[in-house]
Amino acid sequence: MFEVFKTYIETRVSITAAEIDQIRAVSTVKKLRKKQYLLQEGDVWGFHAFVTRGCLRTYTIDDKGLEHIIYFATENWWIGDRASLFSGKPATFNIDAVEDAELVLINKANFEMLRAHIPAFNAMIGDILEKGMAAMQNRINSTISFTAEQKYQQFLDKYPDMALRIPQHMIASYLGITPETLSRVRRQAKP
Amino acid sequence: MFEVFKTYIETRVSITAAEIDQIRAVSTVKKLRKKQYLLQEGDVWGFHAFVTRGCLRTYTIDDKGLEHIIYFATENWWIGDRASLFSGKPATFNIDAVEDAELVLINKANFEMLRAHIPAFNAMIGDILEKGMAAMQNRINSTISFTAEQKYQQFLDKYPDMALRIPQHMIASYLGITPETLSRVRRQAKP
DNA sequence: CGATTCTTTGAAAACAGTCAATCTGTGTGG
DNA sequence: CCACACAGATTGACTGTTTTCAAAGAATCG
Repeated sequence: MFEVFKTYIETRVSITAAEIDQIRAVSTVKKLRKKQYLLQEGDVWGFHAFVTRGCLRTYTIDDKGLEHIIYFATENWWIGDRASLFSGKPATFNIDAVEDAELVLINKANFEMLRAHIPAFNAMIGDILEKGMAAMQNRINSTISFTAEQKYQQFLDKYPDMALRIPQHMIASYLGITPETLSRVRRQAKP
Repeated sequence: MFEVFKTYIETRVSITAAEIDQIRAVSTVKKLRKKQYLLQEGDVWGFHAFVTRGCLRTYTIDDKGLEHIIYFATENWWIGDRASLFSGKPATFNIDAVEDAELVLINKANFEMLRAHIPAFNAMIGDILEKGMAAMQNRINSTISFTAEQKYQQFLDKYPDMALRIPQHMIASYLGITPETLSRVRRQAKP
């Protein structure tokens, strides 16, 4: 639904109806079923994607076939392989749907056009990039500083909603621990 | 030295001498001695900083007093607490000099002014942000996916120069392992 | 030098991972 | 609607890695 995206923009910046229409004109809506890929390693990725419903994950697969989740995106989050988008090289990450999902896609050229022509849009994206970098800095800090238990606790604090809707083995993968370890951490933490 | 910064810009985008002068006019040069702070946790940070000489590190200190290094910056790297810069809130990170260093500082307001008035500068910064995000994605991936040995090997591959000039215990801190473990990893890897 | 600071080494303990089995809930097809 | 299959979660026993604590060697710097 484009309306979700519209609301997201309007709550962040002041923007005219004409500008919203400009954005709408270059937006594509896409639906994904659970487990369906948005992007596979090796694809070239040319879009900016905004999640309007459901949940997706960005992840890698290592030599042993194990998945490692870089991040999740639920409603009102952006998702995509920035490296691939930027460089035009094949993606090194996979993205698929954790739940049935709906997205708004804007291709790279149109996205740049919107940034150039709509100052409010540009400012909003700048904010998001900055916030995204800050979030990643914090993520790096917790992965190198915390024990399994601290990591899980922080995840619960930061994303209480996600903790309820995302399977545990995926949370474990996100935290960089095994599902068994997460299960034990949870049992310990309960009483 | 501003000249290093000038060269950096000129190799990345095409820019006029007048524009360079505009940038120079709002740039401040700062020297730091080894171990001197650029920023301490709790300070409010209002600058973008570019390293022209030496080496700095961004790090946190945990409850136990242990340091955890988020990243290093050597010549031709940018450094700063983006979260604090963006939000205006006190920094949650520390930055200090690993080696005697020289920096070019531009305050937030002037930096935004440069981005608004000099398209080439704006494009360059956009590129840097994108690349920075891609690098962070990869960093997250390796911290959650790799063993101590793989992390160290990747560090050597990516930053062979840094491996020579940065003390080992700081590399260990960056990798999220203890100095003892790094020492043992190195011994194993040698023969 | 003498004093830090950094690196290495050893032994024990804590922690997380692996493998395998069981339990639970969900959903699908008969 | 039931039964079965399947994905997910839990548990136990064991293994392996990493940390911790302590001490002893290098290296560096004033």
